[in-house]
Amino acid sequence: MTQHATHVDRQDTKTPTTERGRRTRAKLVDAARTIFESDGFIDARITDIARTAGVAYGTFYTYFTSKEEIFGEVARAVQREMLLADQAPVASSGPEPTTAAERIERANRRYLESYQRNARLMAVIEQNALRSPELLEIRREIRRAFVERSTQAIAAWQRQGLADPELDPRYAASALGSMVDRFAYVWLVLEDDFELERAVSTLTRLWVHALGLQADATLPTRPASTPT
Amino acid sequence: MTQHATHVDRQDTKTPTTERGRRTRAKLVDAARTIFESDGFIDARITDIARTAGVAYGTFYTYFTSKEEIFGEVARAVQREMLLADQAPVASSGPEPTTAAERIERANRRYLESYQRNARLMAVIEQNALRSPELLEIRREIRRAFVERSTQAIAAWQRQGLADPELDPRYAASALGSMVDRFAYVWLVLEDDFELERAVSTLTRLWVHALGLQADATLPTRPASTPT
Amino acid sequence: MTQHATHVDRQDTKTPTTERGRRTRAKLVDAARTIFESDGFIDARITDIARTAGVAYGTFYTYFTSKEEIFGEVARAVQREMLLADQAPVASSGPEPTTAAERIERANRRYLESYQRNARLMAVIEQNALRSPELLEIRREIRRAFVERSTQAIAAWQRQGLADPELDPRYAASALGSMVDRFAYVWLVLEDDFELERAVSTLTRLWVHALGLQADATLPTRPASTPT
Amino acid sequence: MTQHATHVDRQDTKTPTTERGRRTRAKLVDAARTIFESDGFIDARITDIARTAGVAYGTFYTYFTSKEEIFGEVARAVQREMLLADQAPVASSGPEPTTAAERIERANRRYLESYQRNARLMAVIEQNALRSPELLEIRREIRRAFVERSTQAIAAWQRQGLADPELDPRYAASALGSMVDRFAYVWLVLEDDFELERAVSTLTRLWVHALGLQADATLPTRPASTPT
DNA sequence: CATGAATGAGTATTCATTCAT
DNA sequence: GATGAATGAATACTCATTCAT
Repeated sequence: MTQHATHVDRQDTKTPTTERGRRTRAKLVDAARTIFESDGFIDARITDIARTAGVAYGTFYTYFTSKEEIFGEVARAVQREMLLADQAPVASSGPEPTTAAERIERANRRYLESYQRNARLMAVIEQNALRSPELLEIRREIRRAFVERSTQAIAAWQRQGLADPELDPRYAASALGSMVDRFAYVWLVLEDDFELERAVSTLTRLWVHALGLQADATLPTRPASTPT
Repeated sequence: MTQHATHVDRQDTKTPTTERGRRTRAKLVDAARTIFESDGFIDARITDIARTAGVAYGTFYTYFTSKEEIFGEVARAVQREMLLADQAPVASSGPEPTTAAERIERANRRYLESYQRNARLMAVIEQNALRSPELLEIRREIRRAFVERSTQAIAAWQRQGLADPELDPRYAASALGSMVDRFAYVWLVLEDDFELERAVSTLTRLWVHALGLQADATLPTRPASTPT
Repeated sequence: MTQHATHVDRQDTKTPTTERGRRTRAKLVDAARTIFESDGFIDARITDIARTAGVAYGTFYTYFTSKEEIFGEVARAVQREMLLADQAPVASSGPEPTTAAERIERANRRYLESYQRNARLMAVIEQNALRSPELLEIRREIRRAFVERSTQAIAAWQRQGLADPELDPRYAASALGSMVDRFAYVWLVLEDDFELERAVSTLTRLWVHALGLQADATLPTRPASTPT
Repeated sequence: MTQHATHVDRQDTKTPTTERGRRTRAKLVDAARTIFESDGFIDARITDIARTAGVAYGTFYTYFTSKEEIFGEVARAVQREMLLADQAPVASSGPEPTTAAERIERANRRYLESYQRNARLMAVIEQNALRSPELLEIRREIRRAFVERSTQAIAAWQRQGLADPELDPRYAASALGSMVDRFAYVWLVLEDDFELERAVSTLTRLWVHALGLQADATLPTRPASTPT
């Protein structure tokens, strides 16, 4: 009988119906990426995102419920790029790798390279991962994808008698992935003084030896990737 | 071994003259630690710190210039604890280690154990490291202390022919330290499902093999520590 | 008995031309009633009305100029129902009343019963009466219709020597109508603890005595109604 | 371990400790009354309240949690005045009443008079009673006080054989109180055309007859008051 | 007629920091 | 030293209304 609470279900992100809407939404996501990259999450203002996207203030709320929401979308996009960078058979890293070591090296190089491109955003994502359950979940998803790949690779090498059978693949994958990810962070975000080539070779050497891989072992299945 | 003491000389910090003042100040730092731990940096309010410390609002500014300043102090305290935990010849970890592997294991175990105690604060420090040059500097100091020790240990092992001479000691120390630190973060902050004993043994195995150490090599000098 | 029809001629209301238009418009009014009932005026959103009606957002403005306008329409509809409930010779209240007391009782009962059905909306109308001159006018119309009828009845009873001749019929009609209306509000909106039968009998007794009516006096003309 | 929700107990109204604080708070309540009276609840802006009180914007929040809270305080104050107006043995209404009728008349007159002084605020309170559980509760308290007094008076008259014993005192008190309150609202807020003296005499006559009181009955105990 | 995207004005609230007592 | 009142800048979000398609 009384009114009190405003119980109306305020709907979430409205998915655009028209082509025009789709374009506007995309412009907003692009703009948000730019703004988050330069200002971080807290200092990023919706006004700036809207202005950068070239739309009116209110238009932002036509597509997003909150700053958190669009941030989540940007975070997911960045991760997807990082993940794809590793898989893509781009010409960037020379000839197709054949040995496990070569595959590991390529993965490490690619991870560091894409981290270089996205360092600022990666830092911002990290800083804000605990801001909300949704963001934390996105953060976890990201890790999961990377770690999963490495875990599979390590397990396969173990079955083939190439890698130390004593290691728990998931623990090892998580640890070694953390090593590369954290190294990148320290290097590119905290700006410690390192250099790409030496970083790649050191990390690769550590990976290979840590797993007990024969340096020249041929790798028949999936390559190891570089988890977060 | 020289630890470049970059303690920025905070002239603004008001040092208490009387004994009473010293106590008040200490109460504030304690309270701040509690508050930062449960609320993070941004959500922590001076009111809460003052109330928890049992002093009036304005009293906070008798001893500190800003929220950042007291946060820096808390961060440094945590760092000191982490560092001491590693060095202390506490009875906690059984007999004095003799081999490199044993020393590495003890360092890893101690790092994970103290991370368990301070996980939330470690996360908060990480998240806010980029907030100001001073905080970034504190963050770097923390790493530096840990990495420096490992670098020395690795270099020594190399000189003794125990460790892979191809590795750049600083790169390797940074990478392996990152591995342990990040593993702890993923485990204790992102709450991934791991278990202490298996974590210690896996991390130790990875360290030892990565460095190419003979598992039974006796370690004459300083033990390896676990960098951030 | 002349009911000064003060229906402000809303030229802005767009009257539908086609049959389909008429249906769409009706759906909107229905939906608006539902929404205003549950959310009140301020919290009601055009989106919700449109969605509930099953039409597109913009369609609302094909038929209505503003939220106030459609609210006025709903208010008028509720008024009409309240008024009709009182007049209708529905079978609901037993045999046709013959004495003044019986007529008063029936009117009171019917008023309370229809108030039960529309309590929430009546409250919303009341709360927003001062929002605009148009709404205030609608609110006044509602009263006027009820008070006018009672005034006529009281005057008639006075001419017939049945009611206290000292009373100003309009003042008395307004006051006694207010009594019933307000009682209903307190009961059904503020949710005070009352019970229908006792309410009807108490209100009727008060009415009858207040007017100085002989309880058994036969009533030749129109029944008293229950003003707002 | 995670932070997510900001669970801190943000305290409610801070009661001023110092004399200065007490003065500032009082200034704010006064100002709020002025502003609510002229602008209603929704259109009242904190800026205006602060400016009228002659303090800085933020000072408002030193003493109040929200606009609702200070509104509740103003509402309570107004009611207290209405309640006191009836009790006070002010010289305003001539000699001390002796009969029940005289007491009822005085109560009615005083209620209408104080309603005249506070009509606008009474309307604003009414309009916003359902805005929050707290305000609703305040609204209910107000009624309760008024109705309680009348209920007691009616019951006493019944025990003394002066009033119709068939009436349920609480129902009758609520109804007759509603009559006066609502009449005042229609007259002073909806601006129907009435006049004070005739209103007082009509309402009194209706009250007296409705209760079946002998017009000249002496009233030994407490006078009837005019509920909301 | 119907649709749904675009617009942008308007404001409550927070809290670190300063200062008068 | 301690206290607690005063300050005010800074911004996310809502939603009625307009309009292009």
